[in-house]
Amino acid sequence: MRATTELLKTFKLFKNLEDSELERLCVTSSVVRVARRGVVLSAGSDENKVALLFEGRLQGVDFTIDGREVGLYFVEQGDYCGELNIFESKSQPEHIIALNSVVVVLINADVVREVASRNPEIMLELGQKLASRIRQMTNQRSLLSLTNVSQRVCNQLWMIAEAEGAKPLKSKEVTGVPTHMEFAIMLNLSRETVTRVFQQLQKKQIVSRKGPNKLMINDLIILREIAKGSKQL
Amino acid sequence: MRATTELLKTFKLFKNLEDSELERLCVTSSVVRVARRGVVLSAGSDENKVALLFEGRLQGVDFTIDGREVGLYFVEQGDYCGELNIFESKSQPEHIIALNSVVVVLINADVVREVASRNPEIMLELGQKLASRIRQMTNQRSLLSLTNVSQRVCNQLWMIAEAEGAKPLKSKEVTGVPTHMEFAIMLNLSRETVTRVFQQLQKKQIVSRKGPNKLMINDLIILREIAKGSKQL
DNA sequence: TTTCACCAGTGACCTCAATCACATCTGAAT
DNA sequence: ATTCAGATGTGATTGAGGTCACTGGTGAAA
Repeated sequence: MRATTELLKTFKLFKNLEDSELERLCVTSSVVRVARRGVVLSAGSDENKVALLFEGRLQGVDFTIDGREVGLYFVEQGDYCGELNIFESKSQPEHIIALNSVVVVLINADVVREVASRNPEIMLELGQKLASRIRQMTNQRSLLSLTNVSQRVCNQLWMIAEAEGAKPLKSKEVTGVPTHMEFAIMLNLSRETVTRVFQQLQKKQIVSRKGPNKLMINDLIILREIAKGSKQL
Repeated sequence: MRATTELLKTFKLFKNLEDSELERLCVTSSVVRVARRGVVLSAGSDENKVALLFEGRLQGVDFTIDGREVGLYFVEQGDYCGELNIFESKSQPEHIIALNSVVVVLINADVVREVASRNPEIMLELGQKLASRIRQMTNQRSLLSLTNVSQRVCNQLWMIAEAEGAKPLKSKEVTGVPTHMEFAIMLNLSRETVTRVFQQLQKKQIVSRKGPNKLMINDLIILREIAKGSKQL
């Protein structure tokens, strides 16, 4: 199914775009529902699509030479991925996987580039997106050098809570929490290790499970302290 | 000292730029010599400079919360860094350190943005730079998930050799090799572990030291095989 | 020439996370 | 209701790599 101009306007990236340009984007677009664990963009593909996330959460993943899964970043609602294809006509470097049932708008990257070249604000916005992705990856890279494993997990959890708009409150319910395995590949840990950290967090009442993919963070302050390293779990 | 238009033209980024634009860039530029271990761009700084590397090698580094050094990427001759400052007016996220005595041209990022906004090719080139940095970082991230340590080191060594233009030859002399410590922070290893891997590589005649910062790779093919994991060290 | 800082090399020790091999739980599908 | 896949939970084992505490080498500065 094609996207409507209305739908595209819901994305910050295209907010101020003229209708004629939006039309052009719509023509090569498709709205797709992808089930949990489904592939949204496949690495090595030359289709060069940009994926705008309307609903759900995505994860960029790669694989090592020896087939181990590597978690690169998360994509939140309203955000997009596959921007590299706009600037380079190489193949998509990493896989994009749906973490839950998602709705995405796929648009041909070449068309986006075309539109962007006529609209400097879009081009600038895209540049900023790349820049913020680099910041995000740099940040994630630093996480991996933390020797303390709980600290790594808590930082990741904190970042996820933040992405869902954590106010400076004491507690927060987070929906669509990644699985332990998904945490593990983001943090270069084994699944079991992540489980054990969460067990400790639960035992200390810092978090509690609320059904699958739902987590109650009871004490954001302590979580933050452990993440910062000023408190030991 | 200010840069000359001639000097700027030696960089691929500015190759096709008009003299008038080059002039504008020169005005806010400065050519600086930085000694080994010296700071070229400092994290957290709001000066927003772009650094063009005329001679030598740079390394982007960050620090974890607990003060551990993290190696992010290398910058080779003719390349540049600090591009994030062109797109975002946040502070420089990571430190840029000189790995040997280097000569860099520093230019105000705002001026570069200005010039780029008038010259779409430059803007596109900058976008491609960001994109390739993301690829590079993704690649490096995958390295970190390799369980085999020798594999990690050999991949890094291979990449450095490649950056210096490794032909499909059997052997190659690499100058300006990073120290073991510099390898270590790139690969999330301790210095000692890197030393031990290099010891094995030397014992097996795959590489040999040729004075400081100089390394002879005797067998690029085997090095590649170990990197790929098809051969055990 | 001496000093000093930095880099490389090496052995002993020991921690702590990976791995394996399970059990349990849950929701969705049949 | 039963099955099944996927997610989580847990103990035992173990070995790879971090850490520590050195030695030795080398080049630049004093």
